[in-house]
Amino acid sequence: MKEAAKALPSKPTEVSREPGAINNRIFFRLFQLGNTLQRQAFKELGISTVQWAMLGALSRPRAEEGMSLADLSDYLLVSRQNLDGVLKRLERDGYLVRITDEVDRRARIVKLTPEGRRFWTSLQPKIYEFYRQAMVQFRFDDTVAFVHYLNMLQADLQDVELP
Amino acid sequence: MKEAAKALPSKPTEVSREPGAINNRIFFRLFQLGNTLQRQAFKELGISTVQWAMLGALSRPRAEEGMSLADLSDYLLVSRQNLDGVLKRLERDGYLVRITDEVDRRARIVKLTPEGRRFWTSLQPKIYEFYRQAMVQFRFDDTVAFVHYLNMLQADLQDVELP
DNA sequence: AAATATATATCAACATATTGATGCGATGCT
DNA sequence: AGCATCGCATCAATATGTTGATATATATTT
Repeated sequence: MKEAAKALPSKPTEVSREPGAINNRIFFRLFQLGNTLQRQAFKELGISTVQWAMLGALSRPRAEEGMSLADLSDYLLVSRQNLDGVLKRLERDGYLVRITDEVDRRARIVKLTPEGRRFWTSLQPKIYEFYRQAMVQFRFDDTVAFVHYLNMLQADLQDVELP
Repeated sequence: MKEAAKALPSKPTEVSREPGAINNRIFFRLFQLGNTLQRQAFKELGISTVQWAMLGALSRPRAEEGMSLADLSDYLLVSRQNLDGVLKRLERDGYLVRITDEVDRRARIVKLTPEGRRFWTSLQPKIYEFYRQAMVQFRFDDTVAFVHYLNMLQADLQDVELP
């Protein structure tokens, strides 16, 4: 993939002071970032972004007893059908299992296997380095502001409803 | 798609002051935003994000004479093969054409058709309203800072290379 | 007990995205 | 003229993502 994006303005003062122009750039850049993140994650970490998010979700202490499919879908914000496909591949690779919930036998609980936990643990140094290189220009205050903006956008983006 | 993301912290002071934790949230949120943007764009605007980016690219004054496939691929940061698929569908819908370059007959130039320009023009009010709702919490200074952070990340993310 | 609701699995159709590869026509170089 | 290179089209395999729909097992309500 050739590197053309660097030719675009990279300093605030270079951006047109027209809201429409900035919004165009914001959403265009989000589109590009989604693809670039997906590609770089797969190339450098060997996992896709949804696998990354899923393994991350399941490795949290609060998910030690696993997560229901409904909760996982809600957490990741992907459809049930898509979730099934991703789960199947991670099951195939031995990283997680689906277990029938003992309380509600309709529900399925997804848990990391010991192999899955080992895999996740082995990824940590790589993920740390990935962050270090990707965020090299960000100071701590920048990361705080950045995640704040991302959260703000996510909250309202999903509620967008045109007439 | 149920709305669970709102349960997540949305204020800077609520984010752990641990760089790793913030980075986890930044990249997780980018993953979610990519999907949410794709879904909302299709649902509310009737076009996918790559179609949006492509139509936007081709409607710029500097692209009035069209863009080569190579330039379009570089600009959008998608593979040639993927570009071909997206172009085929937009050609099918009559929004653009591929023309042989008269200078280098190996090259193809992609241009919007009059129908494509009309379609793009008809989208503008919707896109404006999309931005207005999605960015409702952003003040002008926020948008400037935000696009600055997105540019910064894009620049370094594509250069990430793990040992 | 019967009806209704829920959680999940699965199907179908389609779109978007990647890498690696091959082939063809055109261009550039020797 | 011949050869190397280029720009693109296409193929193959795979993954991720959506909506709408159907089916099954289980839970809840009447």
